Amino acid sequence: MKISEAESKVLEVFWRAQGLLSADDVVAAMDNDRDWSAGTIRTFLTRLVKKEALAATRDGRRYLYRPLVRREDYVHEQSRKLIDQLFDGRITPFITQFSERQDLSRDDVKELKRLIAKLDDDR
Amino acid sequence: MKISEAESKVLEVFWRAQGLLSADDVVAAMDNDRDWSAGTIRTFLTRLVKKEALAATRDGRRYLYRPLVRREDYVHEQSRKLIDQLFDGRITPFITQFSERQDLSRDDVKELKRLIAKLDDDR
DNA sequence: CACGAACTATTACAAGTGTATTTAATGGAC
DNA sequence: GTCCATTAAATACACTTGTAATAGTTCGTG
Repeated sequence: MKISEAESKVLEVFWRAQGLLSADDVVAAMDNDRDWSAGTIRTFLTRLVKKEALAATRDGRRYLYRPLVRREDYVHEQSRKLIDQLFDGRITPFITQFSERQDLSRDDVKELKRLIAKLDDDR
Repeated sequence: MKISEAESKVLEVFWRAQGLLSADDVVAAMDNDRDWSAGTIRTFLTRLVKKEALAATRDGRRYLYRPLVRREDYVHEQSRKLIDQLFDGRITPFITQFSERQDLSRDDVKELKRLIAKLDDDR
């Protein structure tokens, strides 16, 4: 089931906060940045449950929610989709593009070098 | 203006085919893979014009369309968005994730190495 | 046990998307 | 000049998304 952008922001709260959260917890956690009303956030919770991205267990008069999708999986799926759709499934052109646009920081390059070196060792 | 996934498939036709295309050309070009009716494709063309992603110039009783957005720009925008939303703006974790999932081919690694080497020279 | 507060569930609604169909316009063939 | 075949424009419609508001339920308190 497809997860919308707003819904994924809600999921992020769960991924950050490891453990069960009540609707109020989520509202509290999102209070700072996002400007959604409590009602809106509850809507997203319900939709995420329907989409089986969250599980809800009753706790007295309220529910406690817990994520059913792992961030790694979600993130990987999104990444794969982008790479497949826009780069014909190849990673390097993705990077090349950033470098061509001078959109790689010095740090990015340093990190990449380190990563590649390590990759080499692993195989 | 946001371009939907289906619309971007139509844009791909233009990016591949360099030059002006009639609605029929687009329909013909999409005939093989996508299973959209000619009507549907025409709808996408109209919407893309409204979104100013395509320009339409009359040619007798029909229109010829030409892209107003460059593939590089679209692709970069999508990529940036993903990197910012899911990887806190950093490229390396994006790659790391693929490597951790054994989702990098031997070729990917080879290409990456070459790229990194070249990057080093450029700066 | 009745009431109010705290939650949940249901409903709303406009904009965008995917997928067309119907209607209107127009240019070429007779 | 009229009619047909093209082509474009307008309209349709259900589903999703963002953004709630309202109605219904349930627990704890007096």
